[in-house]
Amino acid sequence: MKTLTPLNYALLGLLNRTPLTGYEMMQVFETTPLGGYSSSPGAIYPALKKLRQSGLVAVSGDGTSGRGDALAITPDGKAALKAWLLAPLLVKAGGIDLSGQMLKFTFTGDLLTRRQQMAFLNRLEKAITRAIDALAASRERMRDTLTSHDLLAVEAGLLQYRAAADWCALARQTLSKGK
Amino acid sequence: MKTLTPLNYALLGLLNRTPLTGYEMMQVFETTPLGGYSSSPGAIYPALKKLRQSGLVAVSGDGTSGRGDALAITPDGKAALKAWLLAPLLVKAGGIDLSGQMLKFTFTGDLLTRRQQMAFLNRLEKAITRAIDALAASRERMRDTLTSHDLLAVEAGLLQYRAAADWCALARQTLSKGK
DNA sequence: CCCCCCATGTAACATGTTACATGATTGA
DNA sequence: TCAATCATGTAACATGTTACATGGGGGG
Repeated sequence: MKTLTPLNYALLGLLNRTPLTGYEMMQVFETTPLGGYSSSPGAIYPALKKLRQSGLVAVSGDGTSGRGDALAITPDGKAALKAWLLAPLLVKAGGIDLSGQMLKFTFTGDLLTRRQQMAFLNRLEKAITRAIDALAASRERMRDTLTSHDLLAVEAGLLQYRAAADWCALARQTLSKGK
Repeated sequence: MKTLTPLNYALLGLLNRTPLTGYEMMQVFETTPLGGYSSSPGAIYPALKKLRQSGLVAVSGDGTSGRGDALAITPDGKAALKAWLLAPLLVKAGGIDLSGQMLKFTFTGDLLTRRQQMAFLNRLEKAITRAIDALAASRERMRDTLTSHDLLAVEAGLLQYRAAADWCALARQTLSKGK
């Protein structure tokens, strides 16, 4: 079982809610703001094939048809999805992939305990705080080599991160209220 | 001359400030938050080769060495960069690429008039406002099919956009003051 | 002299996009 | 029956990543 791509996990997360055909998943990507994944069949069908071959997903019907038949997540698939959700947040150069983290958060609601969801938010908020500090520090370090436009762009990054940090607090509050 | 990738434009934008060697550009991508582009030589050197062949970039020295020699943008390169900056903002499914727009904005400071920079910000802010409306509308349309986690993720998107819209106002203000 | 950094490049691989092909089903 | 939509897939292409190869030059 090779490493899965973000698209693979997005598909797994969808199937973890309810069985769907490949076509229906394409529709979801087309008509909802989900993650920002594309609806190209050239990406989705090969990905589904790989997931089937890895045993993370299986035809949900009696298997006689195979066409027009919805796919369902398997226990292995659920385990893989869960492992992904619990994996440590990796921050690459260029900052945190916020929309990717939002996609992950969406799926935590279906698979993790409330406590684990809270932990996810806490980890995310800490990472964001660190990113803010790093960005502000690098701004000060290079202040004299940066143009005013550069500084504004950095400011935009800071505002994005701060909005994300605020959201973390909001999400935590919403979760604890809805308990 | 084929269509240029975002990385190509990022390189052009850097060279529009000052001549640099490929290696130095790699360093910039490694050590600054610029755009979030990678520093892989396997991406940068082929891209520079293409830019050289298209005549958008040229060796800045006397041309005898070729190695360790900085590259400089040509008039054609400047024109291509300017055209890119002035091109209408295209919004694909999945929303606006905010960090891409920030990269663009950075380069407008070196190449466009103050009036054009303001127009850029205005267009961006309008696009963001439209994106906010679309996202809020889609949230209402699908409210009953969405989980509470889905709703929170949408909320995160809205907060991101609102932060970006705020930034547009801030940037406009900063530009007009620094006039 | 040897190692590390400068500087450029290439090869293999992964991933996704566009565009097309195929056939079944459904409604006018 | 004809068109549209459902449903799946493939082929060609673009793009970028990882990892490696190459060679010059400076400092210990």
